[in-house]
Amino acid sequence: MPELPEVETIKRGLSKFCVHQKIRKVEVACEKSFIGPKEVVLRREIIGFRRFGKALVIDLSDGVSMMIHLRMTGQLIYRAAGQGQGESLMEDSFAGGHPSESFVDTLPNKQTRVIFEMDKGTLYFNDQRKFGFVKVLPTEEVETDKFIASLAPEPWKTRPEALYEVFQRRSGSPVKAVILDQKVIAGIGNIYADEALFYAGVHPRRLCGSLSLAETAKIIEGACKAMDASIESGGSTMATYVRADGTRGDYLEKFAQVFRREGLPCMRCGNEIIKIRVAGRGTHVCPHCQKEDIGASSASVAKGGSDD
DNA sequence: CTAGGATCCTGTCAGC
DNA sequence: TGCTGACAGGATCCTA
Repeated sequence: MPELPEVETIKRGLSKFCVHQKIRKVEVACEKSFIGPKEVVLRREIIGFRRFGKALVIDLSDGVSMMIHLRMTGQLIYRAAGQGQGESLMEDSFAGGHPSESFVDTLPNKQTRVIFEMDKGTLYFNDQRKFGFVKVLPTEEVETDKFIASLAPEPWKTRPEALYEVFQRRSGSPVKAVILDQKVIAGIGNIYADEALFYAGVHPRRLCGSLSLAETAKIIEGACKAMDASIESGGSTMATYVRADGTRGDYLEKFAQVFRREGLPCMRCGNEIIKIRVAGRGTHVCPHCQKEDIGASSASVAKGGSDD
């Protein structure tokens, strides 16, 4: 699913193509995917894009905004008018979010939920599982929206002491469950949770109450590094999905140390990465670098792998 | 307040 | 081949 870096990538990509365009027509193929009156966005000009955690906001003229959450399977795909399909459209088009064939498919397709026709192109909101949504609201109410207002700071602005305090309060929960909570740290999802914990050498099942301040700081550092690397590489976009030679790639290859690497050797110690279940989510760990029971060998915890 | 589980929805894949 | 259940880059609501 699109997490913070993917949404940031979409924000940058769409800014390049859509700012100053007017929305000519809105087609809602799935009622639950579009909240609010669609007439309100008609004939409004796209002024800019903002991001709050995993939520994307499109600001329109006359104080109108749209908040978009992609949840698990949302995608935003922009196609310049008159473009054919296929991989030849890299230049004037953009696709980001949940990676799938829709990035290069003929659109609209079965998963298309909302279509925005603009002056020079079309923006498609695709969402296989219909968990995501587009919501119309006044620009001045964006920051007081229930979801956005409740967001904690993003990893780069999270202070170890503050997170440590939350860990004390929620001492009986596995650490992974807590860092996935957007009210604790904004923008982390299943990928970056696994990556951050691997970086910190902390097992996802460790209870928050057992974590030191140093480990807490390492987790934040790991989240920042993984997200920086992902944004740098372009998140999950058409460009990272379709390789130069036309084959399908995976943007995870560019930065993931553990996510979806079960069965492969740990990049730090060579032992096999395994997949387990924590807090109801598929979870990837190196059993050697991330010890579940601390008493036994707490040696490697805050060591952090700065080469050795 | 916290913790854990069910739930929204569609599609795919493993196992019979 | 066809059915069945598990599970998936998220967040919220319900219960204890």
